[in-house]
Amino acid sequence: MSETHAPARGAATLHDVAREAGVSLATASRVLNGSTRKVAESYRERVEAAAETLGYTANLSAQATARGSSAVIALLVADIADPSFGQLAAGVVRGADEAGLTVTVAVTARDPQREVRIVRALRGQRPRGLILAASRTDGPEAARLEAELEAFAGMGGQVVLLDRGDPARRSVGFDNTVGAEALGAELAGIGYRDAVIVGAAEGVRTSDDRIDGFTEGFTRGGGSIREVRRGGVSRDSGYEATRQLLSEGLPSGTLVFGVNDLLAIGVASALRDAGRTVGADIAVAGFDDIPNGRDIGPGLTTVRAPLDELGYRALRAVVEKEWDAAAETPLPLEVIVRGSTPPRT
Amino acid sequence: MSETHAPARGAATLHDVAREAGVSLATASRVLNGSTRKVAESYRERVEAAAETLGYTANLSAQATARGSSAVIALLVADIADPSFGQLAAGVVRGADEAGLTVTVAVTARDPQREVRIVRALRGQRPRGLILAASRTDGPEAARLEAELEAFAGMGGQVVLLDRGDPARRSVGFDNTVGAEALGAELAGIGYRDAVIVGAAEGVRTSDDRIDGFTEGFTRGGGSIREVRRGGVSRDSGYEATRQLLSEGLPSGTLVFGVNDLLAIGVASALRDAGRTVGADIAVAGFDDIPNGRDIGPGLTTVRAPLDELGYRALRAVVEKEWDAAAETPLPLEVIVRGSTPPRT
DNA sequence: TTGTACGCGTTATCAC
DNA sequence: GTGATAACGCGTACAA
Repeated sequence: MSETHAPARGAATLHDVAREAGVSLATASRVLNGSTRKVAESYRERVEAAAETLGYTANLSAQATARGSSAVIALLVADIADPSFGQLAAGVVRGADEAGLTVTVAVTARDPQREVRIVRALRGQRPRGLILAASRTDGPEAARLEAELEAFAGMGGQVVLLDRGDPARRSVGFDNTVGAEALGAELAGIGYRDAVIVGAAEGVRTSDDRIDGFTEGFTRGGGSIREVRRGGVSRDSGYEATRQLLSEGLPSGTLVFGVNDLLAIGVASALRDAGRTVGADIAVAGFDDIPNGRDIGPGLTTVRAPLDELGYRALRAVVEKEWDAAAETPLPLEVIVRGSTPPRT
Repeated sequence: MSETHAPARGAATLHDVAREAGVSLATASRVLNGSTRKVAESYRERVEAAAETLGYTANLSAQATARGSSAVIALLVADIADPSFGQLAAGVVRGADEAGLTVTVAVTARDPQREVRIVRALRGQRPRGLILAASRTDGPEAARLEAELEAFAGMGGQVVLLDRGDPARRSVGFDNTVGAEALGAELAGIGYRDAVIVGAAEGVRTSDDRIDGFTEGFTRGGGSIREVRRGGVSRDSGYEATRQLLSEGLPSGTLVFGVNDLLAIGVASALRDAGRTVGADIAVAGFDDIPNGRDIGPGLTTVRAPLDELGYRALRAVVEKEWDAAAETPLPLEVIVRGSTPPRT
């Protein structure tokens, strides 16, 4: 036993491995991490054995400083407790896993200033890429965010926008307008004539698109939008908005479209708590098809958005050298009619 | 214009800032990152100005290699799309934010081997800490996991276990047994006599504790457990288990306890889809109080577990130098009776 | 108080 | 193929 290994404190370093195996640092590095493999089999084996016995794990920070870029990709979301985020994140993590990347999550809490701060801080991580979900695209902070993103891209990071984005940058998403339009048309087709929309404040693109699309499809089908209620997009926002609506009188037979399922579920709960019967008395529809939409009884009519797949694609867009937006097949959107909007004929 | 700044490619380094400000590297380091502040005001200002104009952001990887530890904490969960994870993660992220840490998320998919691999890979990140949620504590991989954790702790990382843990290590959690016992007692108290439990396979500690606790409370209150059904803990597992139960005949008036809300919601949906009426015909109860429990109509009876707070505490346990498990006030658990288990008197 | 110089663990560019 | 050695960007004794 030479006992030259196993430093008392801290992890084994590449140096330790090299010494243990009796080779140079460079050789050890090549067999353990390097890409182009040109090491004699005998050496390779010895190095691998040494690494194993020492329990060596590459220090990613050091690798990152040396390489100039780290093997992490950052995911920026509005609310980590939002179920649709969960779907999305699952896809991102799956892709990251395949690519040997780790994912760090930051949350903006829908605060534009905070968003800017976070992107700035993230730059310090030198992540390989940045996936931005659901950020506003207007307002005073938009320019500052743009600048931060620019800086990030300037140092070699890939920025990927979710939920449609500007063509100048990589962006993956689906066409919210078209999906919502199909939903509106479908619902008008099965007999609904009078609808109220509950959505986010103006300027949140996803919400705006869905409102526009739904309006288009529904009115063309012969229905009319009585009102568009704007506010938050959380479950509680939906609940509160509906209480308001209720207090002002909500005629039987009305259809309420919430721009996302979470919101729509809040709507449905408020309705039920007020003694109304969703599906008979009042109809409710959402967008996304989050898992709990099936469970609220009656099931929530919605547009199925492949969030998991979206996350996966976003990651691929970050990773892939060449990436052609046009080459991507569009993410499929499907209207799913459930008990919350029974045919009204 | 001296034009000595703004390197064409890549971000500004501390070196650039120092030169721009006309001070040494050390001084720049001290004002921008160092802890003990002893820099003349005039220098400080110049450095800060230079950093601002250059858009300097510290390279965290480099800082990490230099310091030997990175400002990230890793969160290991079974399933990122699980709503209860969302609650937990929100708390962790909140705490991390306060401490200036970033959170990286890895998912085990409930695969023990994968879990071991991940911990090993994580070691490469040299995170300051590791928060482990919901891992099994038995099985053949447990020893290997233990060894990895040991190695991680050996290099200075804090390991925090969630959902109760061994006293030798830092662990935060609440008493699942006591909470479930209270629920069982309460339900027996309002008239239920016959219950079926749906839980995880044996060896998942959280599930086992809840099963034991519920059984204890329910039987002591005069009820009896007809059967314990073991399997997965996802929504779909609950759904499937219930279909099975249904096919074997499920008497009216039975109470079904799912060891977590997600599972219980699956149970409720299966019941509803089979034409049974939750709350009248069959009663359902869960554990956790995830947000959608309120929305499934009738609301799901459950035990409110402060998951967000749990995550926050876990992070504090990672960060704090001195941490005394005994000094922590126990996390409150509260039985919440909703429509899914109406009084049966 | 400020600056110099060395170390952190890896990668990459050279010669050999 | 393999091995010195110079970066990488930053923290931090140590000296000034």
